[in-house]
Amino acid sequence: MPPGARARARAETSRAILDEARRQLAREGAAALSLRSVAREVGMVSSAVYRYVASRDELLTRLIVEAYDAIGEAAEGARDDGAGPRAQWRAVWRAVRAWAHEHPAEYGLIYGTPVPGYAAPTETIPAAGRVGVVLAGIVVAHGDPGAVGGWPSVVRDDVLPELARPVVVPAVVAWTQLFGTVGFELFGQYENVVTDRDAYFDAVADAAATSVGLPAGR
Amino acid sequence: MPPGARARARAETSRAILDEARRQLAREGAAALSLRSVAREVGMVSSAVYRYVASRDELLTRLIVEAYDAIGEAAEGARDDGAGPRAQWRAVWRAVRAWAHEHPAEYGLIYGTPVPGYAAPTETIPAAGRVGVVLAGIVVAHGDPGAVGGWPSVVRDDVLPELARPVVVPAVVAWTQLFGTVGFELFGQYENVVTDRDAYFDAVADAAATSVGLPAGR
DNA sequence: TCCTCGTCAAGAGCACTGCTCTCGATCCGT
DNA sequence: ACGGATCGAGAGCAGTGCTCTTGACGAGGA
Repeated sequence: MPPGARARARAETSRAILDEARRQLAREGAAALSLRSVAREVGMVSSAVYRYVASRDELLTRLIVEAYDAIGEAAEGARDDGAGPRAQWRAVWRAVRAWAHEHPAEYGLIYGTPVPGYAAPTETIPAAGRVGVVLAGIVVAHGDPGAVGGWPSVVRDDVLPELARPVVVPAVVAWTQLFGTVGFELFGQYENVVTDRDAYFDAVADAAATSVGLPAGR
Repeated sequence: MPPGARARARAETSRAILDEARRQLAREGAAALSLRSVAREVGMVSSAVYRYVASRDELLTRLIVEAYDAIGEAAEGARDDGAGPRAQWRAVWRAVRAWAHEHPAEYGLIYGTPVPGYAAPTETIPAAGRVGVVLAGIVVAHGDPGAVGGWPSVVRDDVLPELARPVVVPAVVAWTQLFGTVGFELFGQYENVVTDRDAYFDAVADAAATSVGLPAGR
């Protein structure tokens, strides 16, 4: 009998709890996520799940980390090195938007209102930057640093060090614009305002591509 | 004795409830806002406040409306018709940012994650647009419609009808950018990324001003 | 082989929440 | 002066997060 039998069982119920929690998050939203109800659904009593998660907050934190990873993975997978710079850029933007539409509650969890008194745990920090890194990768490969406007130097030197310094500020602006646009659409601010949201989004992506110095064309 | 004595008393406790609710919202966040605890603080029993608000959701809705009004008012008050176009633009952007920093929880309430199953009540819709209207007012007064890039026509015709059609899409983009940037800063995404947030914000505002066709200079 | 130790699920319980219902008291217009 | 509407209080229900204790089970050491 493998010595890790008990450890594997533990990992399995741990997964079951996380999965059920994510299901409830998607179905009812973060506010309605109840530890007791995931316990019920998973076939345990509520006190038993406390052997696996320390608190409701910790459960949410795990979901946050998983969400950051998932959206980062979606972005990384969407980039196709064989395509033209702007096609790559657009593909990544679209992938982020598509992921957000498929997982609105998770998206809200990571890019929505943070809970006060809830310091973002350190384990979320690296995961949060993955989409930005993908975007930066396209810029360093195909961007023309001479083609960007003049921006003040207001970004830390150790952020995206692979990027030429004049490009890093517009890159941060573009990164902000991506999530700002997705969030506004997802949270309903474009209701009764923007008609063709696909075309609108692509147009914003294209303008952002120009602002970071990607060449015109494909 | 004025005939409206009882009505005035009602209005007063109504105000007291709202005020206490806003205090708790600011202090503990929306998730921790409890009807029972505002009742306690206001000196009533919980069932009594149900004579004034139908539910916790309705309490939140009233706070949302008040927040939209407050941020709209801040934006309107910041515009100084005597100043130059870009100075007006910058002043409005800064006022929105300042209001958000002073009222982070309220900002999160209106521009953060919406509660699922919670349809934005109709009374919030007009209030939500006020900042956009202020921005549009500056553009119609001083913008050069010929100075904006080519954008697809993807915005409803009855939105910001005072704006020349080619300008309306970049105006929506700028509006998105304002709240996207404020939100990213407020929700901590710029932590360890942007150093001088004031300068960064002003630079974004200026770039947005250019994109909607405001003339260079003051 | 037996026996102990650590792990786990279960149950009871506490303090809290939103919300409903009923019951007196009070106020207002007729 | 009275009758109806209005209002506050209290009890109560179902649900929550979280803690503590109790009992069962399996794995490793004597």
